Amino acid sequence: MQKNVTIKTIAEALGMSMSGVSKALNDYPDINEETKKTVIEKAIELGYTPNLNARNLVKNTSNSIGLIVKDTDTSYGELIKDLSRVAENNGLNLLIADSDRNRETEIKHVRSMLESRVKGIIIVPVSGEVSEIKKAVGFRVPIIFLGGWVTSPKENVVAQDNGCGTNMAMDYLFGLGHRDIAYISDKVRSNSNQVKIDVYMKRMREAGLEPAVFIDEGSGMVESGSRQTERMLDSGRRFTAILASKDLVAIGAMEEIRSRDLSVPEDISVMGFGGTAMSSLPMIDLTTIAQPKKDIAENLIRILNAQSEAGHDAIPRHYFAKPELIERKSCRHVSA
Amino acid sequence: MQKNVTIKTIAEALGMSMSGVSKALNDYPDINEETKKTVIEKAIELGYTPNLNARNLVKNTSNSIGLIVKDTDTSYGELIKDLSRVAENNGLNLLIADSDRNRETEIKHVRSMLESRVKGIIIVPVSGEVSEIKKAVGFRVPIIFLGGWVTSPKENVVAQDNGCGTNMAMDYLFGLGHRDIAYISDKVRSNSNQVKIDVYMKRMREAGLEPAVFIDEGSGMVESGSRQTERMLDSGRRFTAILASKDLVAIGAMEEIRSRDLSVPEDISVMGFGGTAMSSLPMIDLTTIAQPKKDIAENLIRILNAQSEAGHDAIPRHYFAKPELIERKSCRHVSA
DNA sequence: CGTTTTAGCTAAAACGTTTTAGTAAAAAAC
DNA sequence: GTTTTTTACTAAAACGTTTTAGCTAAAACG
Repeated sequence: MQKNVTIKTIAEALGMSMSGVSKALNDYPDINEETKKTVIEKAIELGYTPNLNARNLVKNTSNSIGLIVKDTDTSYGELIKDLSRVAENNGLNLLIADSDRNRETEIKHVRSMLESRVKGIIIVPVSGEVSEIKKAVGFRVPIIFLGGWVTSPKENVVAQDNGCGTNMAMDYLFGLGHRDIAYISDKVRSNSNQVKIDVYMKRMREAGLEPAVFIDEGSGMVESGSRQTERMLDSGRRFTAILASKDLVAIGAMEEIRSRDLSVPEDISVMGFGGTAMSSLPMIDLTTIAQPKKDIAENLIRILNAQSEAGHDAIPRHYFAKPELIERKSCRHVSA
Repeated sequence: MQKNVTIKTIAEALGMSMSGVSKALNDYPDINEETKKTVIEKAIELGYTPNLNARNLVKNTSNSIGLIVKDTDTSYGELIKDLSRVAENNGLNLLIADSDRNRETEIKHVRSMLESRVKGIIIVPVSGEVSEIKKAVGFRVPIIFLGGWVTSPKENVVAQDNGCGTNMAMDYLFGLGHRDIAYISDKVRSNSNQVKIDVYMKRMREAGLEPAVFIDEGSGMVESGSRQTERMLDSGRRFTAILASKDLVAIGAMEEIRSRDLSVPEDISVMGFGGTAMSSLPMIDLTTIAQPKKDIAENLIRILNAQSEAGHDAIPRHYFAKPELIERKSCRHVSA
């Protein structure tokens, strides 16, 4: 292990002071342009790599943010790519952890990130009860809750605008002539799902139609979709369309429909929420209300930066991203 | 912004020295048990959070490792969950970046991680030509290449044992009575794909059969699968099974087969590689050679730790994980 | 020519830890 | 009752930066 190349190494090689080198590398105005050039050349020659630990320590700043997700495989997990890009553009590193839907692990990750002195924490909480998380964080860094779990106006929240999304879905289905639309859902645990249900019911009633909500008690999403579609098909009422709470639930619904020798979309149209990678697969080809990942990523970083500068008495910020309807092959005009 | 609680704060509150507090918190043997208790209590009371920047600086260590993937959405992206867990168990943080299949971005991330003084870097390189990466890293930290791109024995490599995986697949298909098996692939860019082709050919020839390899020039995997299946179906020879280079390629194949009113697996059996989340969806239900993610994650960290201790003249390490066959519904006995 | 300004540096403190060497008091050994 | 050992600490240096204040020499000014 050869000796680390530090500012001191450069300073000695050039016979100048450490502060001079530091200022040169950081492009201070009170350093001669010639000197800067020399210093930078020497730095490259020696293979100098700044030590951010040291810099962050003295500047009391941070160049990393923490992201804690419930499950790297879900729709919010797909956000990693976009968030990584936005973070990079802002000179930030992404520290990622998976809470595995476990509160204890979640808190452990929060503490560990605080020790690493992250600039802020973005978290898809395991549940809407976040007082423990808040307590662990104290007022050390800003924390942003991602997704529909946290609704308190006192917290920073970024989520998809599910009210808007549901309205888009209903407009679309009504536009295709559907009137017998069922809402199918896995276990309702988050506010986002409740909002979807509420808007669905409202729209149905406004159109003079009887809402029909089928909610599963299980949390396996595909299975929930299948099970509730089964109930729906056996309910006596003839439905022409299904709005599912999530893409995976929609996939379960499609599966059940097809297993009865019915066809999607000929017999029944199916819509999902999420715009996950799976929804785009050929055999699935699901029309869905997609999460605007890029928009969400940008606003997460924006709010984090803002709150970070504002300090701990900052006014909480909220951002609800407008989703996007991706039209594929799982919906069609209701047959006359 | 109230003053940071540091070791000094605790020391002053307790009227003892900073070194005493530090030792107490780190459970040094030369501190009285009573004192330790008092110190720890005070630390909790004051809400002390150790500053890892400072610790890492003085100890010249690191508690984080970098992971750079080509694409968070692919099979190696699904590894994040497992890697995150293993890292946590080893007291390590995961710094994640997405190179977006771009060499320049990749190098940028490498540099940035070095500045953050990661303990080591795990990278799924954009291409097999890694001299630029090696140059950027120098001998500062160990670097492990993940996936089938890098084959040099001079590098640390962790990958799936694709030779073994292909043998498993061929055994399975032969066992089902298939003799007309086609190999279908997207553009061959990595060694892993080449190995699969080689083993496939070898096994076919050993069985006295004519190999049939269909390789696409495009890189969109689903489309490649469809396109080459089309070629296969139009080739004149009647195939009963397809071995696809990746799950997504297999999905493309299934799509094409079904679009011709043929059935999977009744008319043609299809197998993939990857064991991705998508392969388990009901409409797909693909029999596949799955990446042993947990095994890979564990060995990545193990090798990283070993190389980190060994220093830069360590002997390169290689680990090829034995894949696992997941039997689903896309293959069946060849009809007599 | 004496004074002020400016350009271009340097010295030293600070950030929050860990660790090495040392020390005082108490306990044990002889 | 002196010496040795052990216990339980403390003081200070070190890690690699940044930054504040200060300094010198040259330039500009009158």
